[in-house]
Amino acid sequence: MSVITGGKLKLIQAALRLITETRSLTSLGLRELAREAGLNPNTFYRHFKSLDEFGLTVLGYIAEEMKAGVRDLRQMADSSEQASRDTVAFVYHYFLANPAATTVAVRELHGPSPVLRRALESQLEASAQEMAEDIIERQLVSDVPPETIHEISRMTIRYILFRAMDYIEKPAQRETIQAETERFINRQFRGAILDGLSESSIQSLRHRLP
Amino acid sequence: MSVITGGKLKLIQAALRLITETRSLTSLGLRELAREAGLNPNTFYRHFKSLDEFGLTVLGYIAEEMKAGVRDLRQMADSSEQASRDTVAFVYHYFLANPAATTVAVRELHGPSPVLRRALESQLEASAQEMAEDIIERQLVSDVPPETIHEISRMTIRYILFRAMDYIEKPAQRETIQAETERFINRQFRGAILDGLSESSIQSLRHRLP
DNA sequence: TGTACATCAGTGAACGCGCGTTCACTGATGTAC
DNA sequence: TGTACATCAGTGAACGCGCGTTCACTGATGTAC
Repeated sequence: MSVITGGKLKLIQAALRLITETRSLTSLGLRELAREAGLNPNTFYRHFKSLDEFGLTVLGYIAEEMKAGVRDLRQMADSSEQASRDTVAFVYHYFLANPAATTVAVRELHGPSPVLRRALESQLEASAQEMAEDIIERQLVSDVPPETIHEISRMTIRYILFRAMDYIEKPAQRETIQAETERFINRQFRGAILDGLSESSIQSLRHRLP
Repeated sequence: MSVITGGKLKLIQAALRLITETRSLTSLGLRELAREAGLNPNTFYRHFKSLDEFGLTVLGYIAEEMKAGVRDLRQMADSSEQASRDTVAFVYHYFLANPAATTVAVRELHGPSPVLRRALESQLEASAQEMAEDIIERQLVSDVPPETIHEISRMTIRYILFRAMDYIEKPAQRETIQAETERFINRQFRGAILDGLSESSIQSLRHRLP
Protein backbone atom coordinates (compact mmCIF):
# COMPACT_ATOMS: atom_id res chain seq x y z
CA MET A 1 0.00 0.00 0.00
CA SER A 2 1.49 3.33 -1.08
CA VAL A 3 1.81 5.93 1.64
CA ILE A 4 0.31 9.30 0.82
CA THR A 5 2.43 12.36 1.64
CA GLY A 6 3.23 15.94 0.63
CA GLY A 7 0.89 18.00 -1.48
CA LYS A 8 -1.34 15.03 -2.22
CA LEU A 9 -1.95 14.50 1.48
CA LYS A 10 -2.49 18.23 1.97
CA LEU A 11 -5.25 18.23 -0.66
CA ILE A 12 -7.00 15.22 0.87
CA GLN A 13 -6.89 16.71 4.33
CA ALA A 14 -8.18 20.01 2.98
CA ALA A 15 -11.16 18.15 1.53
CA LEU A 16 -11.91 16.50 4.87
CA ARG A 17 -11.71 19.85 6.65
CA LEU A 18 -14.09 21.52 4.18
CA ILE A 19 -16.56 18.64 4.24
CA THR A 20 -16.95 18.61 8.01
CA GLU A 21 -18.48 22.04 7.82
CA THR A 22 -21.36 22.22 5.39
CA ARG A 23 -20.14 20.71 2.17
CA SER A 24 -20.25 17.45 0.31
CA LEU A 25 -17.34 15.81 -1.45
CA THR A 26 -18.85 16.22 -4.91
CA SER A 27 -19.35 19.94 -4.46
CA LEU A 28 -15.74 20.83 -3.71
CA GLY A 29 -13.89 22.89 -6.30
CA LEU A 30 -10.32 22.53 -7.46
CA ARG A 31 -9.31 26.06 -6.57
CA GLU A 32 -11.13 25.83 -3.28
CA LEU A 33 -9.16 22.73 -2.35
CA ALA A 34 -5.84 24.24 -3.39
CA ARG A 35 -6.60 27.38 -1.38
CA GLU A 36 -7.44 25.36 1.72
CA ALA A 37 -4.33 23.23 1.21
CA GLY A 38 -2.13 26.31 0.75
CA LEU A 39 -1.08 25.29 -2.75
CA ASN A 40 -1.21 26.69 -6.26
CA PRO A 41 -4.32 25.52 -8.13
CA ASN A 42 -2.22 23.80 -10.78
CA THR A 43 -0.46 21.64 -8.26
CA PHE A 44 -3.72 19.69 -8.15
CA TYR A 45 -2.91 18.32 -11.61
CA ARG A 46 0.45 17.01 -10.42
CA HIS A 47 -1.45 14.52 -8.25
CA PHE A 48 -4.84 13.93 -9.83
CA LYS A 49 -6.13 13.74 -13.37
CA SER A 50 -9.59 15.04 -12.46
CA LEU A 51 -11.91 15.88 -9.61
CA ASP A 52 -13.50 12.44 -10.00
CA GLU A 53 -10.17 10.75 -9.47
CA PHE A 54 -9.62 12.95 -6.46
CA GLY A 55 -12.98 11.95 -5.01
CA LEU A 56 -12.15 8.28 -5.34
CA THR A 57 -8.78 8.81 -3.67
CA VAL A 58 -10.42 10.56 -0.73
CA LEU A 59 -12.88 7.70 -0.48
CA GLY A 60 -10.02 5.19 -0.46
CA TYR A 61 -8.29 7.19 2.24
CA ILE A 62 -11.43 7.10 4.34
CA ALA A 63 -11.93 3.42 3.69
CA GLU A 64 -8.46 2.73 5.11
CA GLU A 65 -9.34 4.69 8.24
CA MET A 66 -12.56 2.77 8.63
CA LYS A 67 -10.98 -0.63 8.16
CA ALA A 68 -8.57 0.18 10.95
CA GLY A 69 -11.57 1.04 13.12
CA VAL A 70 -13.27 -2.26 12.39
CA ARG A 71 -10.08 -4.17 13.16
CA ASP A 72 -9.96 -2.54 16.59
CA LEU A 73 -13.58 -3.44 17.06
CA ARG A 74 -12.96 -7.13 16.52
CA GLN A 75 -10.17 -7.07 19.10
CA MET A 76 -12.59 -5.71 21.65
CA ALA A 77 -15.83 -7.05 23.15
CA ASP A 78 -16.00 -10.51 24.63
CA SER A 79 -19.02 -11.21 26.84
CA SER A 80 -22.05 -12.21 24.82
CA GLU A 81 -24.46 -10.66 27.34
CA GLN A 82 -23.27 -7.07 26.92
CA ALA A 83 -21.99 -7.39 23.34
CA SER A 84 -24.51 -5.12 21.64
CA ARG A 85 -24.24 -2.35 24.22
CA ASP A 86 -20.45 -2.28 24.09
CA THR A 87 -20.30 -2.50 20.34
CA VAL A 88 -22.79 0.29 19.81
CA ALA A 89 -20.94 2.54 22.22
CA PHE A 90 -17.64 1.80 20.50
CA VAL A 91 -18.94 2.36 17.00
CA TYR A 92 -20.50 5.73 17.80
CA HIS A 93 -17.37 6.74 19.61
CA TYR A 94 -15.45 5.89 16.50
CA PHE A 95 -17.71 7.96 14.26
CA LEU A 96 -17.41 10.85 16.67
CA ALA A 97 -13.64 10.67 16.37
CA ASN A 98 -13.85 10.67 12.54
CA PRO A 99 -16.53 13.22 11.70
CA ALA A 100 -15.26 14.01 8.21
CA ALA A 101 -15.17 10.40 7.09
CA THR A 102 -18.63 9.85 8.54
CA THR A 103 -20.08 12.91 6.84
CA VAL A 104 -18.64 11.92 3.48
CA ALA A 105 -20.03 8.42 3.79
CA VAL A 106 -23.54 9.59 4.68
CA ARG A 107 -23.66 12.36 2.07
CA GLU A 108 -22.28 10.39 -0.86
CA LEU A 109 -24.07 7.10 -0.22
CA HIS A 110 -27.15 8.65 -1.81
CA GLY A 111 -25.33 11.53 -3.49
CA PRO A 112 -25.28 12.55 -7.13
CA SER A 113 -22.16 10.64 -8.25
CA PRO A 114 -22.89 7.02 -9.23
CA VAL A 115 -19.19 6.12 -8.99
CA LEU A 116 -18.88 7.20 -5.39
CA ARG A 117 -22.22 5.59 -4.56
CA ARG A 118 -21.09 2.21 -5.83
CA ALA A 119 -17.79 2.45 -4.00
CA LEU A 120 -19.50 3.27 -0.73
CA GLU A 121 -22.09 0.57 -1.10
CA SER A 122 -19.52 -2.17 -1.48
CA GLN A 123 -17.65 -0.68 1.46
CA LEU A 124 -20.78 -0.95 3.61
CA GLU A 125 -21.49 -4.42 2.32
CA ALA A 126 -18.02 -5.49 3.43
CA SER A 127 -18.56 -4.07 6.91
CA ALA A 128 -21.91 -5.84 7.21
CA GLN A 129 -20.30 -9.08 6.09
CA GLU A 130 -17.66 -8.71 8.75
CA MET A 131 -20.22 -7.93 11.43
CA ALA A 132 -22.32 -10.96 10.49
CA GLU A 133 -19.37 -13.32 10.48
CA ASP A 134 -18.31 -12.02 13.84
CA ILE A 135 -21.77 -12.68 15.29
CA ILE A 136 -21.86 -16.17 13.84
CA GLU A 137 -18.33 -17.14 14.92
CA ARG A 138 -18.84 -15.94 18.45
CA GLN A 139 -22.33 -17.44 18.55
CA LEU A 140 -23.86 -14.24 19.92
CA VAL A 141 -27.28 -15.30 18.69
CA SER A 142 -28.46 -18.86 18.22
CA ASP A 143 -31.33 -20.39 16.28
CA VAL A 144 -31.29 -17.58 13.70
CA PRO A 145 -30.25 -18.68 10.19
CA PRO A 146 -27.00 -17.17 8.83
CA GLU A 147 -28.77 -15.45 5.93
CA THR A 148 -31.00 -13.63 8.42
CA ILE A 149 -27.97 -12.60 10.46
CA HIS A 150 -26.43 -11.14 7.32
CA GLU A 151 -29.63 -9.30 6.48
CA ILE A 152 -29.94 -7.81 9.93
CA SER A 153 -26.29 -6.82 9.87
CA ARG A 154 -26.79 -4.88 6.65
CA MET A 155 -29.79 -3.08 8.10
CA THR A 156 -27.93 -2.30 11.30
CA ILE A 157 -24.87 -0.89 9.56
CA ARG A 158 -27.03 1.49 7.56
CA TYR A 159 -29.08 2.47 10.57
CA ILE A 160 -26.01 3.29 12.62
CA LEU A 161 -24.35 5.22 9.82
CA PHE A 162 -27.32 7.57 9.42
CA ARG A 163 -27.81 8.03 13.12
CA ALA A 164 -24.11 8.82 13.39
CA MET A 165 -24.70 12.21 11.76
CA ASP A 166 -27.10 13.21 14.52
CA TYR A 167 -24.78 11.68 17.07
CA ILE A 168 -21.97 13.95 15.91
CA GLU A 169 -24.04 17.11 15.55
CA LYS A 170 -26.30 16.86 18.60
CA PRO A 171 -24.35 16.07 21.76
CA ALA A 172 -27.48 16.30 23.91
CA GLN A 173 -29.06 13.39 22.07
CA ARG A 174 -26.13 11.01 22.20
CA GLU A 175 -27.38 8.82 25.03
CA THR A 176 -30.82 8.61 23.46
CA ILE A 177 -29.37 7.61 20.11
CA GLN A 178 -27.23 4.91 21.68
CA ALA A 179 -30.19 3.50 23.60
CA GLU A 180 -32.42 3.54 20.53
CA THR A 181 -29.77 1.77 18.50
CA GLU A 182 -29.45 -0.96 21.10
CA ARG A 183 -33.19 -1.44 21.08
CA PHE A 184 -33.14 -1.51 17.29
CA ILE A 185 -30.59 -4.33 17.24
CA ASN A 186 -32.18 -6.33 20.03
CA ARG A 187 -35.63 -6.11 18.49
CA GLN A 188 -34.34 -7.26 15.12
CA PHE A 189 -32.64 -10.34 16.51
CA ARG A 190 -35.38 -11.17 18.98
CA GLY A 191 -37.99 -10.66 16.29
CA ALA A 192 -35.99 -13.00 14.06
CA ILE A 193 -36.43 -15.77 16.61
CA LEU A 194 -40.17 -15.55 16.00
CA ASP A 195 -39.68 -15.23 12.23
CA GLY A 196 -41.37 -18.41 11.10
CA LEU A 197 -44.38 -18.10 13.37
CA SER A 198 -47.83 -16.99 12.27
CA GLU A 199 -49.71 -14.03 13.72
CA SER A 200 -52.04 -16.28 15.67
CA SER A 201 -49.34 -18.43 17.30
CA ILE A 202 -47.62 -15.23 18.46
CA GLN A 203 -50.91 -14.01 19.89
CA SER A 204 -51.21 -17.17 21.95
CA LEU A 205 -47.54 -17.09 22.89
CA ARG A 206 -47.87 -13.64 24.33
CA HIS A 207 -50.32 -14.76 26.96
CA ARG A 208 -47.77 -17.20 28.32
CA LEU A 209 -45.09 -14.55 28.75
CA PRO A 210 -44.11 -13.31 32.23
CA MET B 1 -53.26 27.40 0.14
CA SER B 2 -52.03 29.44 -2.84
CA VAL B 3 -51.98 27.60 -6.15
CA ILE B 4 -48.68 27.76 -8.01
CA THR B 5 -48.85 28.52 -11.73
CA GLY B 6 -47.01 30.09 -14.67
CA GLY B 7 -43.29 30.70 -14.63
CA LYS B 8 -43.03 29.83 -10.95
CA LEU B 9 -44.47 26.38 -11.60
CA LYS B 10 -42.22 25.97 -14.64
CA LEU B 11 -39.14 26.61 -12.51
CA ILE B 12 -40.19 24.13 -9.83
CA GLN B 13 -40.93 21.46 -12.37
CA ALA B 14 -37.61 22.12 -14.07
CA ALA B 15 -35.89 21.50 -10.73
CA LEU B 16 -37.70 18.20 -10.28
CA ARG B 17 -36.74 17.11 -13.79
CA LEU B 18 -33.07 17.95 -13.25
CA ILE B 19 -32.90 16.31 -9.85
CA THR B 20 -34.24 12.96 -11.04
CA GLU B 21 -31.16 12.56 -13.16
CA THR B 22 -27.97 12.96 -11.18
CA ARG B 23 -28.32 16.17 -9.27
CA SER B 24 -29.27 17.40 -5.84
CA LEU B 25 -31.51 20.34 -5.07
CA THR B 26 -28.73 22.39 -3.48
CA SER B 27 -26.50 22.03 -6.52
CA LEU B 28 -28.90 23.49 -9.08
CA GLY B 29 -27.97 26.83 -10.62
CA LEU B 30 -30.22 29.74 -11.42
CA ARG B 31 -29.35 29.86 -15.12
CA GLU B 32 -29.61 26.09 -15.33
CA LEU B 33 -33.12 26.18 -13.94
CA ALA B 34 -34.20 29.00 -16.24
CA ARG B 35 -32.77 27.16 -19.25
CA GLU B 36 -34.64 23.97 -18.36
CA ALA B 37 -37.80 25.95 -17.73
CA GLY B 38 -37.46 27.81 -21.04
CA LEU B 39 -37.30 31.22 -19.36
CA ASN B 40 -34.93 34.16 -19.20
CA PRO B 41 -32.56 33.86 -16.21
CA ASN B 42 -33.88 37.10 -14.71
CA THR B 43 -37.42 35.81 -14.57
CA PHE B 44 -36.22 33.76 -11.63
CA TYR B 45 -36.07 36.95 -9.57
CA ARG B 46 -39.70 37.75 -10.36
CA HIS B 47 -40.66 34.70 -8.28
CA PHE B 48 -37.90 34.06 -5.78
CA LYS B 49 -35.56 36.26 -3.78
CA SER B 50 -32.76 33.69 -3.71
CA LEU B 51 -31.89 30.10 -4.46
CA ASP B 52 -32.48 29.26 -0.79
CA GLU B 53 -36.02 30.55 -0.99
CA PHE B 54 -36.48 28.55 -4.16
CA GLY B 55 -35.25 25.38 -2.43
CA LEU B 56 -37.74 25.81 0.38
CA THR B 57 -40.57 26.36 -2.10
CA VAL B 58 -39.68 23.15 -3.94
CA LEU B 59 -39.62 21.34 -0.63
CA GLY B 60 -43.06 22.72 0.23
CA TYR B 61 -44.34 21.62 -3.15
CA ILE B 62 -43.03 18.12 -2.53
CA ALA B 63 -44.43 18.06 0.98
CA GLU B 64 -47.89 18.76 -0.46
CA GLU B 65 -47.52 15.86 -2.89
CA MET B 66 -46.45 13.57 -0.08
CA LYS B 67 -49.27 14.53 2.23
CA ALA B 68 -51.73 13.65 -0.50
CA GLY B 69 -50.03 10.26 -0.75
CA VAL B 70 -50.35 9.62 2.95
CA ARG B 71 -54.02 10.58 2.87
CA ASP B 72 -54.64 7.99 0.17
CA LEU B 73 -52.77 5.47 2.28
CA ARG B 74 -55.08 5.93 5.25
CA GLN B 75 -58.09 5.38 3.04
CA MET B 76 -56.69 2.04 1.96
CA ALA B 77 -55.77 -1.13 3.87
CA ASP B 78 -58.22 -2.76 6.21
CA SER B 79 -57.37 -6.34 7.20
CA SER B 80 -54.95 -6.47 10.10
CA GLU B 81 -53.44 -9.74 8.91
CA GLN B 82 -52.06 -8.39 5.63
CA ALA B 83 -51.64 -4.78 6.72
CA SER B 84 -47.85 -4.56 6.58
CA ARG B 85 -47.60 -6.29 3.20
CA ASP B 86 -50.21 -4.05 1.59
CA THR B 87 -48.85 -0.90 3.14
CA VAL B 88 -45.28 -1.60 2.10
CA ALA B 89 -46.35 -2.35 -1.47
CA PHE B 90 -48.41 0.83 -1.58
CA VAL B 91 -45.67 3.05 -0.19
CA TYR B 92 -43.02 1.81 -2.60
CA HIS B 93 -45.45 2.17 -5.45
CA TYR B 94 -46.00 5.73 -4.39
CA PHE B 95 -42.26 6.50 -4.29
CA LEU B 96 -41.89 4.93 -7.70
CA ALA B 97 -44.55 7.28 -9.05
CA ASN B 98 -42.79 10.30 -7.51
CA PRO B 99 -39.10 9.74 -8.16
CA ALA B 100 -38.10 13.40 -8.05
CA ALA B 101 -39.68 14.04 -4.68
CA THR B 102 -38.13 10.87 -3.31
CA THR B 103 -34.67 11.73 -4.59
CA VAL B 104 -34.84 15.22 -3.14
CA ALA B 105 -35.91 13.89 0.24
CA VAL B 106 -33.13 11.30 0.42
CA ARG B 107 -30.40 13.63 -0.83
CA GLU B 108 -31.24 16.64 1.29
CA LEU B 109 -32.08 14.83 4.52
CA HIS B 110 -28.34 14.55 5.14
CA GLY B 111 -27.31 17.20 2.64
CA PRO B 112 -25.26 20.34 3.13
CA SER B 113 -28.07 22.82 3.80
CA PRO B 114 -29.16 22.91 7.46
CA VAL B 115 -32.39 24.71 6.54
CA LEU B 116 -33.54 21.99 4.17
CA ARG B 117 -32.41 19.32 6.61
CA ARG B 118 -34.57 20.71 9.41
CA ALA B 119 -37.56 21.05 7.12
CA LEU B 120 -37.27 17.46 5.93
CA GLU B 121 -36.77 16.08 9.41
CA SER B 122 -39.97 17.59 10.71
CA GLN B 123 -41.72 16.35 7.59
CA LEU B 124 -40.55 12.79 8.32
CA GLU B 125 -41.43 13.14 11.97
CA ALA B 126 -44.98 14.07 10.98
CA SER B 127 -45.27 11.03 8.73
CA ALA B 128 -43.99 8.75 11.47
CA GLN B 129 -46.47 10.27 13.90
CA GLU B 130 -49.29 9.60 11.47
CA MET B 131 -48.16 6.02 10.90
CA ALA B 132 -47.94 5.35 14.62
CA GLU B 133 -51.37 6.80 15.34
CA ASP B 134 -52.82 4.74 12.54
CA ILE B 135 -51.33 1.55 14.00
CA ILE B 136 -52.61 2.39 17.46
CA GLU B 137 -56.13 3.36 16.36
CA ARG B 138 -56.58 0.28 14.23
CA GLN B 139 -54.98 -1.89 16.94
CA LEU B 140 -52.68 -3.57 14.43
CA VAL B 141 -50.32 -4.57 17.22
CA SER B 142 -51.24 -5.16 20.81
CA ASP B 143 -49.25 -5.29 24.03
CA VAL B 144 -46.63 -2.89 22.67
CA PRO B 145 -46.51 0.46 24.47
CA PRO B 146 -47.39 3.55 22.38
CA GLU B 147 -43.94 5.10 22.79
CA THR B 148 -42.39 1.97 21.30
CA ILE B 149 -44.81 2.07 18.38
CA HIS B 150 -43.78 5.65 17.73
CA GLU B 151 -40.12 4.73 17.88
CA ILE B 152 -40.51 1.83 15.48
CA SER B 153 -42.55 4.02 13.15
CA ARG B 154 -39.74 6.56 12.98
CA MET B 155 -37.21 3.84 12.23
CA THR B 156 -39.44 2.32 9.58
CA ILE B 157 -40.11 5.58 7.78
CA ARG B 158 -36.40 6.24 7.49
CA TYR B 159 -35.65 2.71 6.43
CA ILE B 160 -38.24 2.80 3.67
CA LEU B 161 -37.18 6.21 2.43
CA PHE B 162 -33.58 5.10 1.90
CA ARG B 163 -34.53 1.80 0.34
CA ALA B 164 -36.86 3.72 -1.96
CA MET B 165 -33.84 5.02 -3.90
CA ASP B 166 -32.74 1.50 -4.74
CA TYR B 167 -36.34 0.55 -5.42
CA ILE B 168 -36.58 3.28 -8.04
CA GLU B 169 -33.18 2.71 -9.63
CA LYS B 170 -32.99 -1.09 -9.62
CA PRO B 171 -36.17 -2.68 -10.98
CA ALA B 172 -34.71 -6.18 -10.66
CA GLN B 173 -34.44 -5.79 -6.89
CA ARG B 174 -37.92 -4.49 -6.23
CA GLU B 175 -39.44 -7.71 -4.98
CA THR B 176 -36.44 -8.35 -2.75
CA ILE B 177 -36.62 -4.86 -1.29
CA GLN B 178 -40.31 -5.22 -0.56
CA ALA B 179 -39.81 -8.58 1.14
CA GLU B 180 -36.90 -7.28 3.21
CA THR B 181 -38.92 -4.29 4.30
CA GLU B 182 -41.78 -6.49 5.44
CA ARG B 183 -39.37 -8.61 7.45
CA PHE B 184 -37.84 -5.44 8.90
CA ILE B 185 -41.18 -4.24 10.15
CA ASN B 186 -42.37 -7.61 11.42
CA ARG B 187 -39.13 -8.24 13.29
CA GLN B 188 -39.28 -4.85 14.94
CA PHE B 189 -42.79 -5.30 16.24
CA ARG B 190 -42.36 -8.96 17.16
CA GLY B 191 -39.06 -8.16 18.85
CA ALA B 192 -40.85 -5.42 20.76
CA ILE B 193 -43.16 -8.00 22.29
CA LEU B 194 -40.11 -9.57 23.93
CA ASP B 195 -38.70 -6.14 24.86
CA GLY B 196 -38.77 -6.45 28.63
CA LEU B 197 -37.42 -9.99 28.80
CA SER B 198 -33.87 -10.92 29.76
CA GLU B 199 -31.48 -12.89 27.56
CA SER B 200 -31.91 -16.00 29.65
CA SER B 201 -35.69 -16.03 29.66
CA ILE B 202 -35.66 -15.75 25.87
CA GLN B 203 -33.21 -18.65 25.70
CA SER B 204 -35.63 -20.82 27.65
CA LEU B 205 -38.61 -19.50 25.68
CA ARG B 206 -37.05 -20.58 22.43
CA HIS B 207 -37.02 -24.23 23.41
CA ARG B 208 -40.79 -24.17 23.82
CA LEU B 209 -41.41 -22.79 20.32
CA PRO B 210 -42.85 -24.98 17.56
C1' DT C 1 -68.20 52.33 -20.62
C1' DG C 2 -63.97 54.64 -21.18
C1' DT C 3 -59.71 56.39 -19.64
C1' DA C 4 -55.46 56.70 -16.62
C1' DC C 5 -52.48 54.50 -13.84
C1' DA C 6 -50.34 50.59 -11.24
C1' DT C 7 -48.89 46.04 -11.00
C1' DC C 8 -46.82 42.13 -12.75
C1' DA C 9 -44.30 38.45 -15.65
C1' DG C 10 -41.03 38.44 -18.78
C1' DT C 11 -36.93 40.17 -21.87
C1' DG C 12 -31.99 41.39 -23.54
C1' DA C 13 -27.68 43.34 -22.67
C1' DA C 14 -24.08 43.98 -19.70
C1' DC C 15 -21.22 43.63 -15.22
C1' DG C 16 -17.64 41.45 -12.49
C1' DC C 17 -16.10 37.11 -10.59
C1' DG C 18 -14.49 32.54 -9.71
C1' DC C 19 -13.99 28.48 -12.05
C1' DG C 20 -11.27 24.55 -14.55
C1' DT C 21 -7.52 24.23 -17.57
C1' DT C 22 -3.19 25.15 -20.27
C1' DC C 23 1.44 27.00 -20.93
C1' DA C 24 6.17 27.77 -20.05
C1' DC C 25 9.14 27.87 -16.35
C1' DT C 26 11.91 26.69 -11.74
C1' DG C 27 14.38 24.15 -8.45
C1' DA C 28 15.05 19.95 -5.91
C1' DT C 29 15.76 15.02 -5.86
C1' DG C 30 17.04 10.51 -8.16
C1' DT C 31 19.62 7.77 -11.43
C1' DA C 32 23.37 6.19 -14.83
C1' DC C 33 27.86 5.79 -16.01
C1' DT D 1 33.18 10.69 -6.49
C1' DG D 2 31.74 13.67 -10.07
C1' DT D 3 29.03 14.87 -13.93
C1' DA D 4 24.87 14.74 -17.09
C1' DC D 5 20.33 13.96 -17.54
C1' DA D 6 15.52 12.72 -16.16
C1' DT D 7 11.87 13.02 -13.10
C1' DC D 8 9.00 15.33 -10.13
C1' DA D 9 6.38 18.87 -7.11
C1' DG D 10 5.35 23.29 -7.40
C1' DT D 11 4.71 28.25 -9.48
C1' DG D 12 2.56 32.46 -11.99
C1' DA D 13 0.21 34.27 -15.76
C1' DA D 14 -3.26 33.85 -18.92
C1' DC D 15 -7.42 31.68 -21.44
C1' DG D 16 -12.38 31.25 -22.17
C1' DC D 17 -16.67 30.22 -19.91
C1' DG D 18 -20.72 30.04 -17.12
C1' DC D 19 -22.30 31.95 -13.13
C1' DG D 20 -25.35 35.22 -10.14
C1' DT D 21 -26.93 39.78 -10.38
C1' DT D 22 -28.35 44.48 -12.02
C1' DC D 23 -30.38 47.76 -15.29
C1' DA D 24 -33.69 49.70 -18.25
C1' DC D 25 -37.35 48.28 -20.93
C1' DT D 26 -41.95 45.92 -22.83
C1' DG D 27 -46.53 44.39 -22.98
C1' DA D 28 -50.42 42.36 -20.68
C1' DT D 29 -53.66 42.39 -16.95
C1' DG D 30 -56.08 44.64 -12.98
C1' DT D 31 -57.99 48.60 -10.60
C1' DA D 32 -60.07 53.40 -9.70
C1' DC D 33 -62.94 56.84 -10.86
